[in-house]
Amino acid sequence: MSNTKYIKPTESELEILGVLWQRGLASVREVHEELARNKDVGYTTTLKLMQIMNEKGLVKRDASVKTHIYQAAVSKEKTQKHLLGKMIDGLFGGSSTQLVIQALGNHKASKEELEAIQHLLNDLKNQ
Amino acid sequence: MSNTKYIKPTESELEILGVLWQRGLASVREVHEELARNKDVGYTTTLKLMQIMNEKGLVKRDASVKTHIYQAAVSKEKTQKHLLGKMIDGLFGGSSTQLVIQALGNHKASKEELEAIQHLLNDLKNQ
DNA sequence: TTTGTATTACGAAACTAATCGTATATTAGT
DNA sequence: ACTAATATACGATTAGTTTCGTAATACAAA
Repeated sequence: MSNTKYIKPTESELEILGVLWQRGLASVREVHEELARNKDVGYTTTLKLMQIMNEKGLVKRDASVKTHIYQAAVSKEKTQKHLLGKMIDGLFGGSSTQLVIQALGNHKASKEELEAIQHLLNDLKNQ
Repeated sequence: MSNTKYIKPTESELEILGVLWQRGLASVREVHEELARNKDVGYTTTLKLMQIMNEKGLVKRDASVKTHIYQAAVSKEKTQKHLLGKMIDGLFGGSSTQLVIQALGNHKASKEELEAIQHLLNDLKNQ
């Protein structure tokens, strides 16, 4: 039995996870300064959020040194998959195709990207 | 100038919008009974939510009859587009392609659906 | 008209998320 | 050892969401 029930990160928590996924290891200050580039937020706010995330199990930390070092405890791919699945079920009637059509129709993609998707589609069809 | 700043529906509000998008017009009771099929919730809870949604402008209602008749005031497509865009930017580094790959990789799609997407891709490439 | 039923309106409680101020602790430099 | 700088811990506040009980209202049936 799996002891890991999925915990849905909040919006702010996702921003922090984004930084950790990118950097691997990071202190609160490092994460905070990354966030502060895009929005106005206090240091202790970031700290508190990361502490909460630690309790929830969204991040892990090494507290053996003065400046705790954090890392993500949930994978980017699993999180993407989970939230995407929720959106497909809740907003697109369970049809990933509908979502894909919306995504491709609205957001621009380069020719190379489009071809990469076509290859993926071919693989999926022949299987 | 557009007077319509986007209002992000909450999770519960999205469920209600889903029913309204499907049915077009519906009373609180009709919406509620649809929701109650999938989760345990009281009638006045649904009512209150729909009243709040009315204040926010997410739904409209005809209050000229005893049983108010509601309809969605925001379009399904616009809402999908908005939330999808947010997810692409926040979780997929702005790459719709990454999202598409995840979506197609994890959720099964029929051969017909895959072909429909391929046609869309061809259209996008030749343009 | 009276009674019963369904509906809306209102208010408050419970919960969650996000914020930050202040206190405390740790470390490095003098 | 003292001071300054930096970190963590903690508590409180605010705002928003979800919940539902109760009251008021409208309507229909007896």
